[in-house]
Amino acid sequence: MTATPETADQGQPELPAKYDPAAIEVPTYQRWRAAGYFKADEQRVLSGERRPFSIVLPPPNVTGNLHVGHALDHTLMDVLARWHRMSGDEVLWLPGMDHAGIATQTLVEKQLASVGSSREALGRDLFVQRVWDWKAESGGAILGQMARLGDSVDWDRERFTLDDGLSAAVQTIFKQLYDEGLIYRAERIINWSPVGRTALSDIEVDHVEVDGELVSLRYGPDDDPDGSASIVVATTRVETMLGDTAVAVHPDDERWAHLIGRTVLLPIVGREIPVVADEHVDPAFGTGAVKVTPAHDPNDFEIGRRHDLPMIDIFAVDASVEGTGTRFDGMDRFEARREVKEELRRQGRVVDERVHRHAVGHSSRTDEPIEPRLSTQWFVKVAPLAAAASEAVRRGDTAIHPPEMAARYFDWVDNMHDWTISRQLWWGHRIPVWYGPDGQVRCVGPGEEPPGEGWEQDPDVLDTWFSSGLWPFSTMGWPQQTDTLRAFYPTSVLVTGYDILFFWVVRMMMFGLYAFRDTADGASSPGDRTGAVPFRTVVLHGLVRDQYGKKMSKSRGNVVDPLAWIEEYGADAVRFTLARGANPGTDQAIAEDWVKGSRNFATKLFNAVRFAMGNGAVVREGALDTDDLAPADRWITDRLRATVAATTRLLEDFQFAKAAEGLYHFIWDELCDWYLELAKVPLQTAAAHPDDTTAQQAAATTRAVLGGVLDTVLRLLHPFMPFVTETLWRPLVGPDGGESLMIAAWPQDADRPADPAAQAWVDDVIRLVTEIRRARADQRVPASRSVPSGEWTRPDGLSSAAWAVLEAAARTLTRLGPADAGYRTSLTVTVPLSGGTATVGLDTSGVIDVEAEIARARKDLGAAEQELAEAERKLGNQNFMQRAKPEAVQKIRDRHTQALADVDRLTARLAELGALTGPAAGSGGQSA
RNA sequence: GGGCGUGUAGCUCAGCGGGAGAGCACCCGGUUUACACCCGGGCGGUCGCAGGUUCGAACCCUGUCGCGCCCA
Repeated sequence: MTATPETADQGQPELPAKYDPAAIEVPTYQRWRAAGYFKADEQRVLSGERRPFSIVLPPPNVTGNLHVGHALDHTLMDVLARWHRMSGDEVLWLPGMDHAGIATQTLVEKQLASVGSSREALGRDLFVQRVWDWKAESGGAILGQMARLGDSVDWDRERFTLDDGLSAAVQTIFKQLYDEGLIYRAERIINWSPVGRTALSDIEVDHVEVDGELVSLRYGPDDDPDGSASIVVATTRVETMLGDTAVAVHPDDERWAHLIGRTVLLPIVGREIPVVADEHVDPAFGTGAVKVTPAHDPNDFEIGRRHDLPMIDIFAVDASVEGTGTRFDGMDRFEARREVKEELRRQGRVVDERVHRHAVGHSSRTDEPIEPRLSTQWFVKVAPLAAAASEAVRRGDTAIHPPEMAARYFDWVDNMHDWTISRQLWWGHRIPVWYGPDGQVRCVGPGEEPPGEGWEQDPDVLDTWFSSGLWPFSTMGWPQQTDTLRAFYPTSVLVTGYDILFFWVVRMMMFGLYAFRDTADGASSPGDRTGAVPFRTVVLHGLVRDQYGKKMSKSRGNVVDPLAWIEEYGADAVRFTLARGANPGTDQAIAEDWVKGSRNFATKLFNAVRFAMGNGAVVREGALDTDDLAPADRWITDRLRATVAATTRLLEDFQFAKAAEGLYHFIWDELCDWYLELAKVPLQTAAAHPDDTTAQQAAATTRAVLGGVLDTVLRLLHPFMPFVTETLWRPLVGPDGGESLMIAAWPQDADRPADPAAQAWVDDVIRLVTEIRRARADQRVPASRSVPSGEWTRPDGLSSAAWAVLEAAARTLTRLGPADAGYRTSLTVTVPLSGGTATVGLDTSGVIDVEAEIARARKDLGAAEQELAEAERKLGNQNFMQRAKPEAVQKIRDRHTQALADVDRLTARLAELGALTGPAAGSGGQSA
């Protein structure tokens, strides 16, 4: 890494004049990386200096690019990583990729095909070398994209599932499982991908609803006038009849009882096949008779086993018909489906055809219909592993967040089938099993010499998920007992989407619990972490959808590219948008406007800091905790403390959306809209009166509070928007304030009660200012115009000193000037405040719009009357008065009092405006 | 068919027993020395539907309809 201009320059960075995310983000990331802030140090954990916090990054695919789902995943992980780092934990977040067997091999094979070559032409060793070359040249684009997003991962620890260390872990666990009989080789019906020419596991198959054709066929003699020797079966896959070896009916089905134990003629093939009775046939479906193709259907396979039927494989590896001895040999399965049906039709054996909607398994890799096929493969016997994985969550060793989602986990893990782990590929971990000349089988462990002359290694490789499942600990050096494992295993958290809970979580859980089965009490681990689970907490987020809540898909054309948005609006904006939408376990919609809004928020914050610094804001120890603060200062520091507490609590509970939302509202609605505006009062006063020491003192306090609040809020926001906060923070705190916000301390949750008087003061300001602004707006007075305002009437309950401060603030915020020579009140505004009603007179220098005034007063009166009626209704309800909680009753009493006062005030105001011509006018006025 | 989630303002979503909220969109006004990526003001909802519990239901219960994800 070369030093950026900024790292070379030891001087204090200046605040840029404008917010330009593209200009700051990449250099800032490079500076962090060069400074080593992303690195984890296991010694600091083992020495007890720091608590560990480690995140399992589900390894992305080496062929992949960062899509919006990753962007969400990574944003949440990085929020956790940065927050914990600031909180003083030693954070390990390890980057890397999986080798994506099918995807990568397919990609390189396509490249070879384009130059007229093939993997077969190259041979295995050269082909594998070719894939490594591809990886070196163009693999792993996603790593640079992770950096662009801001992931604070420890790059020195980057891992790849095919690395030597991880491969040793694969071989180790394979050998252990094999020796214990948990890995076995068998002939079973598996999911076959004719395009990939390999077996797939259940999770690589998606079931898609399609309109198929349900065809009913008559099996039996060519000539059977009364049908007594025939049987009718229905199928959606006519071509498989070439491999039928029986017809099955329910034993109690009287319609077919006469044929049980006899045979019927299988058309075309000319084979006599038995009619067997099997409990599992549903007599209500179709004719109640089913054709049995044991080599090409899982249910038929079971029937075949129960009745000892022959299993005839009729397909080649590409699912073309093979070995049936019919003219259909060589045809593709779909062509054969049409041709076989035509042939049967010619023979008069098609009894019925109808459209039939059903679910067909498709390869999640290549999207073609998968072919259930009898095949010899390697399997993991999952029952004992899955039971342990289930038990660990039930026991609470691993918590699933949000907890409702645990049901999903159990549903899956408690009903898992054995896992097909062999793949007919070359790119991957080759199965470490050798076959001897006399049929011997030997599994070779790591470091063991393979057997010599005459032995051959199994040609297949392992499912990529087999190695990904080891990721939480293979990346830490397992099976060696490393310091990394001692310090950071079990890991703290795994973040992923609920839709792929099974992909990572279940496999990692099974393997983690198995690999650490002897250290289940965690005696070797520091801290209070027990158990062998790979992670303490699983955080599940929802899917990212388009702006209308539709799932993103290539066919729909609504897929968004997070990198394009990062380039235009900044990584901070993309991150904040995604975090702000991440409510636990629910999906979120996203659109460019949302990202733009987040960019606007970053700009807002940027400008706030620029304003503060331009007015001499300083960061000073303890500035927020003195008692010598003005009401506005006390209010904002109280609000800040509440925000610190809420943000921390929400992050602890993985409530990313609420944490982000809370910061957004604190910064925009409280800090910028009110405190910054209120701060202008002492700042401008001091500027106008340089010799007034009281004014100077007040301004100094304001500058310190401004600096302190911004310092804290930048810390709170840093995990979400790391770049802009860092860019603002360093100039704000100055050369002695710290070298990076990344390693600054997370704000402490100070236990200081809020000051209700300060809150009441600000509430009064807001009410006063809002009412004056409403009046000005209704009167079409431009907000920029200074309006003369005479003496204000002080509420009875406020001291003249308190009132003076309040009035000064309200005048500044509403641009009201002093009464000039020809002053004449043309507009009166009355505002209920905490200490009574205030009255403000304005000279709008012209005729006032009485209709607008009447309309506003009527609207307010309508609301007040409605409030009054509601309160009166409740207070008159005996049941409510007797049974409701006293606080609830008191609240209604207070509202009643306020509503009464409001009605009086507004009625008087309307009378003054000449709008009250009769008793009905007030209540009817709201609809005007 | 099963599991889980979810139906609240035009759109996307918070709120989950006591005064219906936010962001965006929309309408009106603004060259306010932090910010037009902005400021001020405003319009907008029988909280899917039907029952029930409760003094009180968007919120709890039951039923029903719709949608989503996963599994079969």
